[in-house]
Amino acid sequence: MNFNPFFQDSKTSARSGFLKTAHGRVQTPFFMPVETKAAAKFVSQEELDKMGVECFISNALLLHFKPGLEIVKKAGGLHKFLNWEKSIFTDSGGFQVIDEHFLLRINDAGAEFRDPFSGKRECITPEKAIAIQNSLGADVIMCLDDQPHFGRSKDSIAQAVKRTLLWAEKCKKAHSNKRQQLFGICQGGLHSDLRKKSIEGLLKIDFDGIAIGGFGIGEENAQMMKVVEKCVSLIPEEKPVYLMGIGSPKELVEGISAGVDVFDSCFPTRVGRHGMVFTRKGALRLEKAQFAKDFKQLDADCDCFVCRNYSRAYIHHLFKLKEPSGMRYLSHHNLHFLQRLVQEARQNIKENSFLKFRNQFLKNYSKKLL
RNA sequence: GCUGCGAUCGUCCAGUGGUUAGGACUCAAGACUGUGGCUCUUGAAACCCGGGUUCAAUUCCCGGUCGCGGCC
Repeated sequence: MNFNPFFQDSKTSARSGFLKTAHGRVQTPFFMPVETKAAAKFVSQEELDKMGVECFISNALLLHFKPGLEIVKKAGGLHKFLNWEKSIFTDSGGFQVIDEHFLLRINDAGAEFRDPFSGKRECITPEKAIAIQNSLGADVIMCLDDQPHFGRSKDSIAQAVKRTLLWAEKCKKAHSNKRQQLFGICQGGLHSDLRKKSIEGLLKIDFDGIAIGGFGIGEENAQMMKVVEKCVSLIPEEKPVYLMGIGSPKELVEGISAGVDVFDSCFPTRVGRHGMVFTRKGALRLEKAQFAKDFKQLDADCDCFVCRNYSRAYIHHLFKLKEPSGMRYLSHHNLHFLQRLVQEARQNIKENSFLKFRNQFLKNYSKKLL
């Protein structure tokens, strides 16, 4: 059994256990930092390891473009190439379907992308997406999916659900590296009936885990959570549930409460690079003048090396002068913050006090600035 | 003392005889979610002073003040 959520909170759908991969156990629920191009921007692998990260996600399509499969293979696989002994997920490139910079066109056969480095066109079929990921050697790989833009008509989303299922079947058939787990991806936007159809189709094909895709692209938070709850209720408890692309502090706590086991998002590092810092009382924009003489640490409860060494005023100053170390410090802190948050969530699930923990967190966490 | 050049948002620069005077940076507010890394959106903010020409001057002319340079 690869997944065992042996602690179940009695008052919510939150659960905790582990996901077993070829590179060890990852405690669930967990949040994966994003290493699209085999690097977390401004944060080293060593730092991730030290803050307790047990798994991150990289992007197979981008690595296929550069440095290319040959080089990763020569290095001895993705783990060896970037020097990480714990678990790795790869995404198929499905998310790049909504990026007009990459996507040229899409039909049932696959998605045609432009390689940004060579300028060449390349059609990524479901089979090819799997072959690329089989070759890279991550522990968990993702099906190629068709992600509709936010705000599309229900018909258009239904078509994406259909195509994603068609591709899921092809991915399952093509998957040949049995050391890797393969997750299917559910689409359907905010439509519960489409989500149901999508999940039922995936369950028939039988994947190692089910991902909820298509969120974090503009929909309202409360609506998303409703649909997530609905999705979780349709997935058998022995399947890990992965909410793709989601990663604000509030969404993590709410997602865990809804029964999600796995998250990933570039949100904490991107907003960190733009001067936003997570605290237990809410997110702050550190560039504001009010922080110029604020010599407190970023978050009163945080023990990361940034909080232990540098004040808000100092990092405010770094941002004002556009010193890159400001981006580095906030990227580190925000990732550390989320790791601590999910660690505490796991602990509270084990002690069956998750509901209290969740409510306390949501009460303290306000989007309003301090 | 003489002479040349210049004077426009907080800063650096455009520009114009006719009330939307433009940009960059700064400042202010917001955004960011399966990552193209100093990002994106929005907002605030200025024609040195006095006179003259003109229907109309930030713009042209004269003088003043200030700044920079040259000459004595």
